[in-house]
Amino acid sequence: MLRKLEYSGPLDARDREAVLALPHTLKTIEPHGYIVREGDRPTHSCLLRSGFVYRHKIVGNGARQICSIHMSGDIVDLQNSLLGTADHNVQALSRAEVALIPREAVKKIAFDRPAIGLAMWLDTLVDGSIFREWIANVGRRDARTRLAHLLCEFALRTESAGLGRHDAYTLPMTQEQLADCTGLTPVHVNRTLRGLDLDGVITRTKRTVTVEDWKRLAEEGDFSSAYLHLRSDQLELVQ
Amino acid sequence: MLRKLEYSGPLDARDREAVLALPHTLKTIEPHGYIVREGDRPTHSCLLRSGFVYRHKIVGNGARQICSIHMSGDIVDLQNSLLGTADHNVQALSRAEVALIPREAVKKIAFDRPAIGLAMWLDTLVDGSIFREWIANVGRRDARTRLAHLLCEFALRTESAGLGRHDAYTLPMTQEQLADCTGLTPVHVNRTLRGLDLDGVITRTKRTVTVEDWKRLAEEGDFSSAYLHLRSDQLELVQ
DNA sequence: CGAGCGTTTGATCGGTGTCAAGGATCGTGG
DNA sequence: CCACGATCCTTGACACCGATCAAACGCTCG
Repeated sequence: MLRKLEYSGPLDARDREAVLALPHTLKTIEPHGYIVREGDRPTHSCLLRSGFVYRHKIVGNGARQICSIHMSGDIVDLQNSLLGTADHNVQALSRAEVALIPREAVKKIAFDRPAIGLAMWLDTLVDGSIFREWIANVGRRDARTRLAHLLCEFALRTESAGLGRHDAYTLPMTQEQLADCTGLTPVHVNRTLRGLDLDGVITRTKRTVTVEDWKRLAEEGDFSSAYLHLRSDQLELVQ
Repeated sequence: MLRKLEYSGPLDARDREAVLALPHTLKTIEPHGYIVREGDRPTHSCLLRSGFVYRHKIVGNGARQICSIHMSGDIVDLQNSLLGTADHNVQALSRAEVALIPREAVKKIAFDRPAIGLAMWLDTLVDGSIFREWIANVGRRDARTRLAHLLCEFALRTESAGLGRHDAYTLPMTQEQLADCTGLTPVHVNRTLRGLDLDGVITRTKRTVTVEDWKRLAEEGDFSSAYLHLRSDQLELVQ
């Protein structure tokens, strides 16, 4: 059950048992349900077993900025639980099943079993890498490039998580949420997405994105997958 | 020498010896000198002993986005060295002295001495928290608010690192670099800073920022220090 | 004293935001 | 199965923040 997570790092021997033996509570969160609120002092970390969740902050003028999206298999919330007070919100995008693990158990396994500890540490470093790319995306790219970039990221992450294909995947987000990922307004996201569609780069139907021309989308999105730090066998899927 | 770093976490017993015994090489980097280039495969992590460095990315149209600033005492580059291929550049802002530590030694100490490992892990989590705040800053705040926020962050980090006072500190950055932190243009940074100055919120002389009205600056910058995860005794400095 | 870099200022342009309204779609309950 | 309300998407007109272009000014260092 939890093992896919560990696969993202190097494979381990009987470390798996230890992972499987972790104490945890399963929980289902409805869409829009909160997993953590800013200011909470969470006592559990959580592993996402299915569904999508996002982290976000609300700034002074009431605007919302989404800082990351997580999909099945991701560890969410080492951040908040290890640091004490939550500095952001974590909310479900779709219905999501999570496994809650006490923070003490997380700390313990990390140091009892170095291979697991390292894998978790690397996971937080990859998270950081994605944050940096988002800073650059929001700070220095125009609307069309930003959105194309975001679509590329989702494509690769979806595929590498085994949730779909990079050239046709489910994106359970409204345009308003895409706007909050990219620092744009919903109206402008709409126009920009429409532009990509009209130009034959993608097509959209409901919650599905089909990439008509991956090479072009990656170019338009100024996208290079290096920052995702995927393993080489996950990368060869694309091109 | 390296111990200030560990102070940012809980205090430790003879873990200190282990830290002090870490193999390392000292190096001085001139302003604008690179510590890591995107695409490198660094083999050492580095601890900043003095000076300032910044991480940045160059996007497709040639624009640069700075994703973080580091000051004396920070660990830079766990990121790049542990992850394999560097996904961003690290460059010196001012003359900087760094201690280079082999990645294997970092891994080893992290797991041999859990208290140190945890401290380093927490450090990467705090980095992540700052990245998230920057995403929100660049994505959802207007120019004046962004800059005020950035000035507040530097103020508190400078003071908590023991490098100066929060209400009057050295900021060794050009307006162009501030622009690259905030996703603005140098021209607009100039006008905006000037606005804050004219309104009596700050005054600037060369490389020194004096905060005339901290409360006001924090308000204008929509600033709350929670995301820095400072210890309470570091926080009481500022009200 | 001159070169180079950073700062300052003005004029103008354009990408996104804002406001507003209509149209689609979906889930729910009758 | 249909009606309804809510949510989301789409489109248009217009405003504005910040970008761009250009030039002058002021340090600092050789």
